Amino acid sequence: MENRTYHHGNLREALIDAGVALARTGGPSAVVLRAVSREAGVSHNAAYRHFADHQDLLAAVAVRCMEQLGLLMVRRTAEVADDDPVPRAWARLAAIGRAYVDFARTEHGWFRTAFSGATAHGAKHALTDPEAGRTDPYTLLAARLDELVQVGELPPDRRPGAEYAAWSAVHGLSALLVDGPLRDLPAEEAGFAVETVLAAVARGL
Amino acid sequence: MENRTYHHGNLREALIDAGVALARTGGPSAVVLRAVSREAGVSHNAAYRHFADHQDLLAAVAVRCMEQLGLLMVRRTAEVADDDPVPRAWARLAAIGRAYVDFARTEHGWFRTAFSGATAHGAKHALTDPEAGRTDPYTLLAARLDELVQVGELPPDRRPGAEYAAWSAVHGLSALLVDGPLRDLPAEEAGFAVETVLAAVARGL
DNA sequence: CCATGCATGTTGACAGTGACAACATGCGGT
DNA sequence: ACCGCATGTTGTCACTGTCAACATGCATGG
Repeated sequence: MENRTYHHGNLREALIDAGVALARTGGPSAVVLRAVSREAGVSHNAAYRHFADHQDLLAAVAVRCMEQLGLLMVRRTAEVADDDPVPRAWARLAAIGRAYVDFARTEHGWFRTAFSGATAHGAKHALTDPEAGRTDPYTLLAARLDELVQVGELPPDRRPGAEYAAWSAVHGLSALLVDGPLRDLPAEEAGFAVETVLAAVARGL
Repeated sequence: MENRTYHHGNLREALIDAGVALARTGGPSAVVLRAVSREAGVSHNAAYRHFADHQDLLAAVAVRCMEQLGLLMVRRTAEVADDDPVPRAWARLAAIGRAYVDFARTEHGWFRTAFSGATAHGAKHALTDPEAGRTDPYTLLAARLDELVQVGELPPDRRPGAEYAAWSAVHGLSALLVDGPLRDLPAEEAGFAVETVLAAVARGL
């Protein structure tokens, strides 16, 4: 199940992988059709047999970047060692929030690509596709909020729409820190901003 | 103080204006050097006498877009009719928040341009340049938060960092609604999301 | 077991882009 | 009146996305 002759075989995956690699350091604008093709050892226009468009390729790459984000969130969730259900629920919520902004700051090429708007209308929204929702950030967040309800920390009548509040705050902070006006905040101040936002989210739910 | 002979005169302003016009409908990627030059009735490369780079021009356009956002916030703040200081302070905070996301949704070309990351390191941060901070979104937000403190609704020890929380939530919601995964939320649900986020912010401060 | 079809990959071309270099022009100061 | 230098122009280059026409070889049916 490797690359067989590879001259035929699993291009498309190879192209996406190359795109992901380029996106990591250069962001969405580095995912260039010809560079991706060259990286995959194939000549330009080969990609057109697997993707309709540059946009289409970028969308596939963006999905992968989003998965990377989800994976970090999953990992950080698993690392929470707390046993008491209530503090555990809060700690796990904080963990995914921190994971989100950490991802944005350490892998900001991937982060910008994931939200470059390329994930347009064709991609699998976790709301419709329950299959690949295992690492979908939205689904992961929803699970944490549900846990808070189960544990009795979040009134059920406040549950609807809670993901909007939490997601917006964390995503907004990430965006502002990565390309936005908060870009060149000193590291210490940035850390303070993260903690402040997370605390405000917890209070605001 | 118009365009005089204009053959000489106030190009640069003309270029920025053209860029703003293009950005309005097409976003940052529509701010193309040659299109801008053509629009200004001048031939390509003329812009290089006034801007170092494409990036540099885009940054200038982005500043203008940010000003537009600020202007809407100012306008909406002034429209608040409440007289009692306390509800007034809250209403004005909500007003700038709603203005922010309304701007993102109705002028999403401008919004995306304003936060396209072009405002890089050269631009006037309101934190350093008190002059043009009259319409700077950050400054406007800070004023509302200060008002909340004065009115006794926000404990002074919670004031520091409060802008991070409020700004992040509102900006994140805007970003998610404009290009993000919440892009094609039905209008009704989007409205619900806005109200939910604003309420959470108010609680979370 | 061979021929053929069709998915897959290649070559070549074109318009549009940002950037540079060399050239033209005309206003302002001496 | 002159000339310098800021301002605008022409020409060109490498690079990008995209299309059309062509090549190739694996899987299928006879």
